[in-house]
Amino acid sequence: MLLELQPYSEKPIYEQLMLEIKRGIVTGELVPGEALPSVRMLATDIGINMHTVNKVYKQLQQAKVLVKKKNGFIVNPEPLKPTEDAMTGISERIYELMIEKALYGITDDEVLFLMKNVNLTRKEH
Amino acid sequence: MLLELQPYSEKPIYEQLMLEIKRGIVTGELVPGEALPSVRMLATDIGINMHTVNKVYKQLQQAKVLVKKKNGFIVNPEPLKPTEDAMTGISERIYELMIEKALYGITDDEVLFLMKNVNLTRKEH
Amino acid sequence: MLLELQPYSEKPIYEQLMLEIKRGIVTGELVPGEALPSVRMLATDIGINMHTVNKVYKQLQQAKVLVKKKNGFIVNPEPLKPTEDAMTGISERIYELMIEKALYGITDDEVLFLMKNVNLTRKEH
Amino acid sequence: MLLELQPYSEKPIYEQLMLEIKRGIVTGELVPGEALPSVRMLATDIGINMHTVNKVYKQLQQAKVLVKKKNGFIVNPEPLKPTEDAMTGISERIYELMIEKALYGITDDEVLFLMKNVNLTRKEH
DNA sequence: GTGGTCTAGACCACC
DNA sequence: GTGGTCTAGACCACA
Repeated sequence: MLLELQPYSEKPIYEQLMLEIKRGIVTGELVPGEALPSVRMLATDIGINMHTVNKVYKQLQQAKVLVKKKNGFIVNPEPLKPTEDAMTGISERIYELMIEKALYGITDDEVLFLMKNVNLTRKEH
Repeated sequence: MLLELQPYSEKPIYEQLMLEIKRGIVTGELVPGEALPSVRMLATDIGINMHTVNKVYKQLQQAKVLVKKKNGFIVNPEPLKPTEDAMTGISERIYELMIEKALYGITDDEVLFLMKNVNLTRKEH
Repeated sequence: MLLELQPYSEKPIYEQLMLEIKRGIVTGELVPGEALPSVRMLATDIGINMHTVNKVYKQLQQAKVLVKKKNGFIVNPEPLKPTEDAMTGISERIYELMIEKALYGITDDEVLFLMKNVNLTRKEH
Repeated sequence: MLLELQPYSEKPIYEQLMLEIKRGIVTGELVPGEALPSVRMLATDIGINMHTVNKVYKQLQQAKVLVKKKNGFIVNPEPLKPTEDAMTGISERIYELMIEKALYGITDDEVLFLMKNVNLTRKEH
């Protein structure tokens, strides 16, 4: 999986990386059971600190997105069930989205259009 | 308008307050043209610092949600049009939402259900 | 001279009033030597505080725009020569204008166009 | 970039600083993409409080003059387009300038002369 | 009374 | 090291 971070963006690197890995899984660039690069490898590969990669892997393990094996992390081979934390996060996003939508008078159709047209292969986010 | 903040949340107080005011406008608890409580009043009312409230009012003024008059702030009497910045933020939210949705195998219908059933009077967010 | 202030605008009333009087002189609504309404009259007329009117008259007297007579203020019957203060203020405005112009890449022609098309009879300012 | 503020001016420090930074960009003392001094560094350097510098950087970021990266602020590498707010401000300045000009009988040529001869390296403003 | 500005000092997140 | 947030308290302009 190729991933590109924007090192000078305003978004924290660890958030970018976490989102990128999730994106990779969703698009199939990372398949269930597939091994992730080692912390050290990935860190040097994309030129960030080991601690940052470590933090991301740990958090994704905590979210059951990754599973820790003896020799590193793999993508969880089991299909993910929405955890309570995940649902809370999603509800939170939707809650705020609905407020912004209503505040600016954006229509349902416009939101649906945006949802249907999300481009997961492009990374300008 | 009654509002409650969660002082120990990881979300900054000022963001919570900003969202609460937007929520108030969307639900009609705050009507266009209505005066907001003074910076200092609201601050002591909800037990936070004046500067924090000030920051919120200023940012909402910048976003054209509030309008500053000589004697305080009022809700913008004009309906809001989505600014470019607002749309960027909304697209960003949708992008991340779609990734989480796909990652946890949540269906379109479930998302739509959550969107239709957002409870704007509930404040647990 | 008819003058309208925007009592709830963000611009201080005394500045609005001062500018309005200057505008009246420039457009000829107020002619040199003409008596201005008494402080008390003007204040009740436009519904503002006497102190505010007083402050404006005093400052305009200081700037030699108005002249104090026994029975009140009149528009200076002598044509105004640019005072040092006036020139300083004007230079200051031009200085800032030129910076904004250069910063946003606005052309000379656009600025000249705006200057030629200032509408002094309209008061939306 | 050297800059001097006038602590006893009636113009707020943060406005002076904001103008100075814009001036720096316009004159080329600050080039697109260049990093600005850190908030705290600049503050101690010019003897003002950190929060005042912070406010300036934030407002300039909002105006797209500066861009925030993870490790600080840089001058926006992209050329600026005049925003609606910027144009409103410029029109306002021109409106008042035209009134002062007419009031003091200053000629078009004199104004043009002043505009052509603004000294952006001089800081007595 | 209102908001605006400025200072001082604290703690936190990110890298 | 960087900026972000929050608090506390002061003084000022405007009406």
